[in-house]
Amino acid sequence: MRYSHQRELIKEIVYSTNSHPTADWVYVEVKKSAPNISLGTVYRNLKQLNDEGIIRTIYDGSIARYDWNQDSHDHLKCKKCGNLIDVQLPETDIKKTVKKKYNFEVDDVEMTLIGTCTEHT
Amino acid sequence: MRYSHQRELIKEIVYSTNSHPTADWVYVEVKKSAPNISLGTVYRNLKQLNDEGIIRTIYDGSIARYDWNQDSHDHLKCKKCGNLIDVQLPETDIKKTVKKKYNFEVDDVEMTLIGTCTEHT
DNA sequence: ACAGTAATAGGAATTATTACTACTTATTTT
DNA sequence: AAAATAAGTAGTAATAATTCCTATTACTGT
Repeated sequence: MRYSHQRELIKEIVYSTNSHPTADWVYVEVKKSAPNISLGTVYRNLKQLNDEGIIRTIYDGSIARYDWNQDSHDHLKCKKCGNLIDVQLPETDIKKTVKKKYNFEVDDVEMTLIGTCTEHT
Repeated sequence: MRYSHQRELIKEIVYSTNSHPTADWVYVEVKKSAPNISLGTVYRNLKQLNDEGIIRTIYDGSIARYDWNQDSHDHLKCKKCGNLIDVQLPETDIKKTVKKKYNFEVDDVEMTLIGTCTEHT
């Protein structure tokens, strides 16, 4: 993957927020500093950054969001406001359990906890 | 929600498989017994069945799949074949932990374990 | 400087899903 | 059981998110 100015901007934008932005939001943001950038470029670069392990893709219902946080962590999703909040939950030994019980080799655990955040109780 | 023949067929189809079918697959299947059914009807009824708690909607990446299994359970997703497998993992007390640590009221836990199934190791 | 190749802009195409509308059917009321 | 009413349907158009395509541009190695 060779250097590209556009990709650098996109990466910086994803790294600048905790809001788990969508491709479209990134597109709007990046246009501020690169007005001619195209949405296709945003998608392509987000995918590349994901493949390189520089960002992470998470699915919020049926839409893709991007997360710079590479530490293994989970997400709380508030039903009222839709916000996704990062949380660090104690490691239960899911991988081992699943390996033993189902002989399935787990690489990655995706967990979303759906409920109501403090603001909206 | 009043009775409809189409909805009944759709429900039976979802209940007949463990494959977590997509709307499109259900559409293809249901057309065998109701050739003029429209895709919109399939979507509308899947949503209604979901809202009534008769089936469950799960998101596999960006596409919706439907699951008759109402017991709280998780999914293994094989990277190679894409299959989703139901698993029953020991209840860790995530809800309580999250309530204490983040004051967030959890209703539902969605967990997908990504890895490689027995067939594709 | 030049050839080779990766990346881009811009727009078209695809996919999944929802919305709209005139018609049909299940249920309720009489 | 016929009429009234309201939910459901087929068929199609519309939308939203994402991917694909193509001609052009911009790095990189020689």
